[in-house]
Amino acid sequence: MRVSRAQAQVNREAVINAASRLFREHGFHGIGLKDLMKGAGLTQGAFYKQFESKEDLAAQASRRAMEHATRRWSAVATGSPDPLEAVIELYLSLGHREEKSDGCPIVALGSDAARQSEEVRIPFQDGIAAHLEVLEELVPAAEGPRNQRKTMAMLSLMVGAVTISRIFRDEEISQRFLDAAASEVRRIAAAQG
Amino acid sequence: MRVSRAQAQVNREAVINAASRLFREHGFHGIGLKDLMKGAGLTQGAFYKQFESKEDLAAQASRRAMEHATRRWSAVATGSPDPLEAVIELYLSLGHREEKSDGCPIVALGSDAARQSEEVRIPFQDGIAAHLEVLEELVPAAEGPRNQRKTMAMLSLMVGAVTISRIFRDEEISQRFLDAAASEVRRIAAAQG
DNA sequence: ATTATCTATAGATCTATAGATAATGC
DNA sequence: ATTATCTATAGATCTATAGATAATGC
Repeated sequence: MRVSRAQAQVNREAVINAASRLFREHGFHGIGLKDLMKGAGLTQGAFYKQFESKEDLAAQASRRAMEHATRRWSAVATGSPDPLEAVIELYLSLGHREEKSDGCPIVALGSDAARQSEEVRIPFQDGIAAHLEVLEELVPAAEGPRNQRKTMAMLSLMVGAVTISRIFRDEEISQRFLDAAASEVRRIAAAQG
Repeated sequence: MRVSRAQAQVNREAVINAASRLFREHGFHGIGLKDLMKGAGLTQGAFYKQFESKEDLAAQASRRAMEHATRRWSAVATGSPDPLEAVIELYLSLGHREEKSDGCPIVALGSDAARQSEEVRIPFQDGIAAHLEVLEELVPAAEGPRNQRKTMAMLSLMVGAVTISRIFRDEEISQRFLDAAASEVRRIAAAQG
């Protein structure tokens, strides 16, 4: 039954990856240890050799999810002639609205994250800061507090729009929120003042 | 032990009011029937004479919370010479960031609401529409799709900013998100295009 | 007679732990 | 000898139901 240390590490990573999806899909309270472990092909009993507590896994999974999301933004931005537009099209799309388990963790877990311990909130805080840094490179104009204000508003707008678009099942209404956000994100980025 | 029909109705309302706060504070999965009933001074056993299921209560409590929030917007708007500014100052404030159990239900429960059944999502959908209607009256310029786009972006931005501001405990960072959102909400409202 | 609420409990599920097992690591 | 994983289980808690109680409503 025992596996090698290398395999144990692989298993641990598999649990974190599965949890990063499953928590986004069901919420932190919406899925238990048994199903989280099953998501990595293990049983519940192996859990506490790998993690201190469910909260510990929630923190690790949140970090993984946020880092994945940041990398995704960087990837579409560097791979496009119009980086900001690429991020907008990725994020403010019906596709993102539908991919709950692989989409933005702030949208999937943001309300709940605010209620969690510092251990879980810090990965979100770091991930939010990383998202702002990606955005900062996509905004023209001068550096400094003005750009910081812009990127904060852009991220807030994008997160809010996808959150709301998921509450509606009507695709047309969802699309209107996403389109409204997209056009205002463009404006904020381009604004002079 | 039995109480009059009138008192039973009063009790039912008390449960809905307590739940509307407790769900916002702890999330739909973060509090059980026992504590929800205790919040209204009753015991768990009385629950199923008043509600069909926990989900039923979640729907009623969500409706109550959204209606309360909409009325609050209307109230500060009609009571101020600068209605939009009054809504912005109410919503994008550290006070709102801190009053989790009496603040905006979209912020407190939005991520989770997207995962709920139609029964629970509809009160959110109706409440979001009502919020847009309040905003629509506060935006100058022409009616029609242009204003609809503006109000959708304004609401999304406000919801996203408060959600993110709650993930941070550092007041300065929270304040920066709220300020960034406030200034962009004003711009969106005032924009010509 | 009806019924709103109470105490008590059924049955499921949740987090966490215990002990057995079988493979690794030294 | 150590240990990653397994099965099993403890103890708490969750939703929902059952039956008792005492007051209302007719």
